[in-house]
Amino acid sequence: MAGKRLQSIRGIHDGLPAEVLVWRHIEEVARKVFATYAFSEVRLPILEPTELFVRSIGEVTDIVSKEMYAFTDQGGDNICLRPEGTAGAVRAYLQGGLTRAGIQRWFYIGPMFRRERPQKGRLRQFQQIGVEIFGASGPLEDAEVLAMAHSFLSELGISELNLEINSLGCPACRPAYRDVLVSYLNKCAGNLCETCNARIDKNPMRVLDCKVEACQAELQNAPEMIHHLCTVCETHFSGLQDGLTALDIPYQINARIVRGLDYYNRTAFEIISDQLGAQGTVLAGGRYDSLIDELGGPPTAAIGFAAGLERLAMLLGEIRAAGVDIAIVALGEQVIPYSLQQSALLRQQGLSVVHCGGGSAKRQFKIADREGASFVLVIGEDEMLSGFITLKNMATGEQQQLTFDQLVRTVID
RNA sequence: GUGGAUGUAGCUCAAUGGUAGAGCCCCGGCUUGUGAUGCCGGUGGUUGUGGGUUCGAGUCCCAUCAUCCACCCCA
Repeated sequence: MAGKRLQSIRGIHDGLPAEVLVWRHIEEVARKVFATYAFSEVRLPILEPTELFVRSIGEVTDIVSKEMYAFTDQGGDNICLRPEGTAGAVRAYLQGGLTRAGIQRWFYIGPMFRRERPQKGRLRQFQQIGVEIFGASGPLEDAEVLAMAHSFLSELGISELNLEINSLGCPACRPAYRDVLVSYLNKCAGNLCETCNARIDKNPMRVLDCKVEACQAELQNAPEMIHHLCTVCETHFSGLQDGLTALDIPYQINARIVRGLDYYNRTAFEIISDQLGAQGTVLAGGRYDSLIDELGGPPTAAIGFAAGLERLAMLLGEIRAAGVDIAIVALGEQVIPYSLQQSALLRQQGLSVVHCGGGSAKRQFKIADREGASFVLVIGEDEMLSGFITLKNMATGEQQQLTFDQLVRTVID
């Protein structure tokens, strides 16, 4: 590393060819699987009014209060780089006048921005594959959304994942549970860590997923939301489980899954890998039936999830790049124009072609080899004058004289 | 925002405070139109940056930047 270098911003990484190959594979699988569930792709703005996230995620959350790239533009408007996709999707759904257009099933793929301290699987600019359904309220849809997430990940060939589900209740039953929980927590407050104590009043449910061992020991017998659900929520939760069972999707109930945001209700879920260290959540989501209402729309049920593209990529490892179909070896200055013409003709046939740039035969063959060429087209004066083409199969070493049409057929096979 | 580890060639890494090296990669050669193996040679570094201690610093100290890991938070 010599001298001062122009560097990318901290926590913002380049997608170089090897990595993009993996991303594209993931995206292709997502598009394919989501299409089978009749989801449509949407492309939403990266810049949004800051107000959107203040109102949806909440001003007191870490994301909004310390992690957003927010600024005032030249016109004095408060705008920010989106830290997540759901709020923008809801905004677009309302702005697009789709509230009476029936159930909307959307997905999107794109960058999100949070100014956090970078870590394994946590970048300041990262990509999410997100999914939202607007206008479907039943447990059946929850089960199908989870089934879609499940088949997406298994189609990618990622195993060793755990699906954990929970119910967060609803405005009808959560307040009562909250009181029960707070009184439990207050009883053992002396044995809980500082952050837990601070949360007892602010956000008691967050105490449940504290990582401090002493706290977890103390919380062994803490009351759990799933045992305090109202009838409607309980029916919904068992409906979800029936659906998962019918679809043969393995899951575990984890009563400690919580959400920091108030608009979440009922179903919450995470798919976790134990191979990614502390940032092991590969996909997470839940139901948010009150958000659309809160953002000024008609009361509309909604559920969604988001998966981290980079985290998925880490689980997949490298993908070998496909080599080119043909490398052109041109021998002698006088055949260069002819060799360029041949390259162009082959490309018109849809083949991928690299011209090795002339020079010694050895040099050009080395280039052909490094490009992973399946075949080499040798063009010298003999070939140019005879109209025949010398084609070498790089895997077998076999070499033959062919016409252009024969060549194209050979390579395509 | 807090804590810890690490920054030496394009990459992976060496170098008791005393002349900065290896392997891989890259480039060229081993007789004129044939690669992936072999042999020979070559390019490439103000040791992240800026200060300090010392006769002398890649090595010790301070600061700064970046990366990694964890906390926090979260996909």
